[in-house]
Amino acid sequence: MNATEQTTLSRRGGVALWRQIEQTIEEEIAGDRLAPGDRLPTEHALAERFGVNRHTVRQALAALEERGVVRVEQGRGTFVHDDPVAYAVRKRTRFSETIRLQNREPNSRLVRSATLAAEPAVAGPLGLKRGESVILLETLGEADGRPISIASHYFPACRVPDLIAAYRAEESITRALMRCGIADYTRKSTRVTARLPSAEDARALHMPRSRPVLVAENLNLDPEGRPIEISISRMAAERVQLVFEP
Amino acid sequence: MNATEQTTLSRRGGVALWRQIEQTIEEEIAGDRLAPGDRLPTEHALAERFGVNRHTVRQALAALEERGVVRVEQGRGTFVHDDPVAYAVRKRTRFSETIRLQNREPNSRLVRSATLAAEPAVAGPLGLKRGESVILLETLGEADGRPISIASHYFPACRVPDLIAAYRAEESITRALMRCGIADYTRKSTRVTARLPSAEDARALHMPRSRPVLVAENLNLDPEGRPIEISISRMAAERVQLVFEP
DNA sequence: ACGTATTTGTTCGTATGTATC
DNA sequence: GGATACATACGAACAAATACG
Repeated sequence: MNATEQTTLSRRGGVALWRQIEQTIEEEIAGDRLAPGDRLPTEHALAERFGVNRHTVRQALAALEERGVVRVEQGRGTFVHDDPVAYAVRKRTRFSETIRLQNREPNSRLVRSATLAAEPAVAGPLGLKRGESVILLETLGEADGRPISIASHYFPACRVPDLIAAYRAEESITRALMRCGIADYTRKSTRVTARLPSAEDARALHMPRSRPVLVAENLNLDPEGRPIEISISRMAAERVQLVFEP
Repeated sequence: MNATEQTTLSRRGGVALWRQIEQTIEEEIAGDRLAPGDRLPTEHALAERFGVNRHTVRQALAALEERGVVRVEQGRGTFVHDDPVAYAVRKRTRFSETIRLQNREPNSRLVRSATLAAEPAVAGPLGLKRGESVILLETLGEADGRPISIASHYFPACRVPDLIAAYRAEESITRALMRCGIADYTRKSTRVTARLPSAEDARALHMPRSRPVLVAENLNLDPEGRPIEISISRMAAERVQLVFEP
């Protein structure tokens, strides 16, 4: 099978041309002739190969996209959909552990750190007054080298004043908190929504601005039950599935 | 304060005009002069009111949209963002109860029902072989008259053969299942992702196709622990926040 | 920073086959 | 058979996003 070769379709079998094209491409994906992430030939090339109009190819691609088999990006091309990372959210959720459970190689790096005055949305859940100091750690998480999530982690500065230095030494939030005297932390609640990404998030996540991000707002408590962290993660929705099991 | 009146801005305060406009509009929202769902004046009217170019107004609106304060809809106008419905997902999740907890009036109606051959994505979790019969109930859920979610509920036909008739009599999935001998059901797991909506979903949810839907795939078990339902809900992400508390 | 080529997205219009009443 | 509605297929032109030198 060659991309330039013609592939003949039955015009009288009672099956629409676009259905036949849809099935042919799907079989090529199932048969590993097209791997996850691969770019399909252009619509023009496919139209030529199947001997049909570009519209007909587009209808087949739209059907495949609707079912989540491929993803179409304006100006770039059509790509075989990657398997999403199943991100399990439990009482104790740690990024690297979760990714490793999926047989993927986790990686996480700090992209920003600062000490700020708490905005109401952050101060409230953390039990602080508006304007009290919070420490922000912004991390980019990757799985197998592909960016998965950008997370802004906020901590009450009074509880962990030296957190930024600790993070630089430990390269891990869990271990940095330990160094600051917080032995453990657990998830109190998670709020999930979705929106289109900001320009920076889209760039960092290596995704177009036209596709949604999942936003998970997470409140974590220390062993005594006091709020210790609020994290707001933005994840490329196409690459992630959040899994909740009670 | 009147919409036609001029509002003067400081051109030498070291704060960009668009920032001042952004703040003025935000204060009007905070001060209840603009309520959730209200339409703002047109960009032209705002430009006149503030005595600036329309581009300057647009920059302010873009900043407000970025932060989720307003939403801009091409061809319709700019609207104050409504408060999202916090949809709590627990072990026993029932649509109307959950909405009522938010002091909103729930409403749900059947938009489609059918008996189908199970696709792999549905058959697997339900423990059926591919091609076995499943019953589909598709419901549109509203809160205070605003469409919130479209949900496709799949049931093994062998377990509840008369479910469609039961639903028509009861107008509720919980009660229809009861009538079919399933006294209760609980959530095993929920998988959450997001994408852009299909044309039909966008129409039913009364939203543009360019804005994301949250997709929650839910597996429910009967009291004996056997899979009884898989539901795939699509929710207008702007109007819903999923809340998970362990 | 800018223009150009590539690729997908949208909207016209037209023609044809198929199912239904 | 005739009328009608709907999905299918093709063609052309232009818009919009992207990649690249």
